[in-house]
Formats: sequence, C-alpha cells, structure tokens
Amino acid sequence: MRLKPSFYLNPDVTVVARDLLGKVLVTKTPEGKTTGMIVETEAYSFRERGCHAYQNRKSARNSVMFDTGGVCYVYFIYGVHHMFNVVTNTHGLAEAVLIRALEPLEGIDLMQSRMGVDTIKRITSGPGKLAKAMGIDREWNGVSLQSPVLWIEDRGIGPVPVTKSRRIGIDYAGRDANKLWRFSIKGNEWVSR
DNA sequence: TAGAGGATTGAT
DNA sequence: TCAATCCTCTAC
Repeated sequence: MRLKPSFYLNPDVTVVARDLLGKVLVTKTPEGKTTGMIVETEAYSFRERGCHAYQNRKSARNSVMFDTGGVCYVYFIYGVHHMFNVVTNTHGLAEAVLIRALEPLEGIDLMQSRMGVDTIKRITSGPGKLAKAMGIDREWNGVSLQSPVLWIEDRGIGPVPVTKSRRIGIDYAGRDANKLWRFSIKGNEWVSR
C-alpha cells in the first residue's frame, strides 16, 4: 500500500528517516518496473550544517527541498553520481531523507543491465548506485511520490531493528557531523560499505 | 565569468 | 589514497 502524503509531512525528519526503513521504493520507466526495500537512510535539515539548505540557503539546485513533503530531490554530484532524496516537512521547512541503500526485490534483471553487471550483490548498496539501478537521474527532481512512475509503499514489513550512526561524507559540517542521523536495518547485508 | 569543491565510487 | 568528471555556488 502506497504511503500517504501525510507520511512525509512529519515535522521531525529523523522520524521519517527511521520509518522509511523496511518500506519499498518503486520506479517505473519505459524499460520496466524496479522495486527495492529501503535498508539505509540519512536525515538532513535546514537547521544543521550538513544540509544543502542550511540556514535556509535556497538555490536552483535545492529549491525542491523547500517544497511540501512528498516529492523527491535528485541532484548530481562529483560529476558522476545522482543522489535520491525524499523531501519531508511542510512548505518552507527544508528537510529531506537521503536513501542510501536498498535490498533489490523486483526488476533485478533491469537493475543489473543498468549497472552493467550480472550479479545481484551490491548493485544498490550506496546512494549513487541505487539511483542508477532504479533508473533515477536529475530529470526526476521534484517528481511527486504519488506519481504513477515513482512511489514508496508499505508492504507490512512492520517495525525493523534499527542501527543509528554518523552520516557519511559531511566532515565539513563540524559538530553536526556527529549527529546520529544515519539509520539502517540492523544486521542487513544490503547496507552500503 | 572563472575557479573550487562536493550527501560517491571503484580501482590502485 | 586517488582520479573521474560536471554541476553548482561563491567571489571577483
């Protein structure tokens, strides 16, 4: 069952990040449908330095973060990778959850062909890789999670055991880099390295 | 308008 | 540990 718009409006982005674990991300493209269970996320808020929208800094790139929760925020980085985020909270309060790893469920053949490999292991274990495997690029920026080509659904997996840790790659954020805002399913073999 | 650097990855 | 590689932001 597809997550309702209200799910994304929670004023605490860390709660959404945790609750997304065990949910299933679905994309549909002309090539086909791919799905994967979310096993690792990170929370970002305008209130802290690790975030693109820190201190409400708004730009052409991150403007989608200021939208009402329930759309996706996709950006290109390092000249190589796309990052897929879920925007949360109400309009004007820029918060988002970065999806860092999935457990592939359906459309695995398609994911493998997009990645140019024939193994299932580690094809979605990292934010850059899962965006590629799911066929997501910056053309998807701002797309609603209620759209017919992109959504997240609850398959009744229920509460999962959660591991909290520091976020990755934001050493420049000073004290905020120490926040335990990375969430993963405890013991899951599909989390990023 | 030029220059620096980034919410990463995979190979060395 | 380092290069790939390009878009965005900042400063001039």
